Amino acid sequence: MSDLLERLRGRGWRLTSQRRVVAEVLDGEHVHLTADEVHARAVQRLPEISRATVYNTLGELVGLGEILEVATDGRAKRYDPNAHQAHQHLVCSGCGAIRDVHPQGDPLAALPAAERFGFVLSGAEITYRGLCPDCTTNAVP
Amino acid sequence: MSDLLERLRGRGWRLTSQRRVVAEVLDGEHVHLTADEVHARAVQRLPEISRATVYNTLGELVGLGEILEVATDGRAKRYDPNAHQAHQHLVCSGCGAIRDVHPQGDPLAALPAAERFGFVLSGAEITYRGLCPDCTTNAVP
DNA sequence: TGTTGACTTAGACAAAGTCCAAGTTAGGAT
DNA sequence: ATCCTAACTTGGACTTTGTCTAAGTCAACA
Ligand SMILES: [Mn+2]
Ligand SMILES: [Mn+2]
Ligand SMILES: [Zn+2]
Ligand SMILES: [Zn+2]
Repeated sequence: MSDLLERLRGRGWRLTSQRRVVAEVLDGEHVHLTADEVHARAVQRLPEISRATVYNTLGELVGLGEILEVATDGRAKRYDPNAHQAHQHLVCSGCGAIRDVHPQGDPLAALPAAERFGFVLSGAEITYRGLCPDCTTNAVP
Repeated sequence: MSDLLERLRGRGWRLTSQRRVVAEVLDGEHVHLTADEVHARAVQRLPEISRATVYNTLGELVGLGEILEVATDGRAKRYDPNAHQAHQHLVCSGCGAIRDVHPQGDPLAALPAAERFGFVLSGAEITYRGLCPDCTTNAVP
């Protein structure tokens, strides 16, 4: 985390308290917060931080490749600090919980040339859907 | 398409001109329109159709499994009439063009048990990213 | 300790989607 | 063929998510 702040300073960023707090909020594993969730948690530590600054900072971090934008549903985008290790997402259809997962093999290999329509492929995003242990236990009959 | 309208009547739907027009607009292959795009095309045929009715009808069709909701970006949801054949999506990072594609094999097979966190999997959505032939040709240097 | 351009802020604005009360109508009943 | 009514549609208010701007603040360098 402090290495992130170091990298940002190396890139000419001013290290403001607002940016520090956003970076702190985004620390951890399996973290996939919406912008408003980031704002809510940032306000705990820095009451006067504005929504605009949270959006600005998230957008800048995405541009620098330090965090990822994840769109697992049609709702708000989620922000993912796990940007330096390729991974996919497993989402619970019951409660919305999101886990980072690492499928085997190259996902692009499954798409035959005849199905590529002349596109030059650059990657693939996979959202696995299912029910988490909690939601499986408390499932509707 | 008229078979869709038959199925809907079989399910107790009133066949209104509005619903007929929405169904017509959603006919075809590689069709992935936003709600507002559906509305814009519906208005060509039925000028007084409202946005609310388009949203209502799309939601009902999704609930019945007759169309799919696709969220390939963080923008508006897209509606896909190709609901009766499993498929994935190939999206151009340049112009946003979307094609239906059919990868080989079972996408769930790539996720080892150790990476499933006790979830009961039900499916996977894959978005392949790349540049379409047009965008490859006119690429920035 | 000053200076200054980068940064932050509040609030207006926009896009996407939901909800409601009032008006209209498809389709079964007569 | 006409009537009746629950189902449907409508316009507009409202919500959520995100963008933009003008004015004020401050981190970093001198
Ligand atoms: Mn992740
Ligand atoms: Mn499709
Ligand atoms: Zn769950
Ligand atoms: Zn393209």
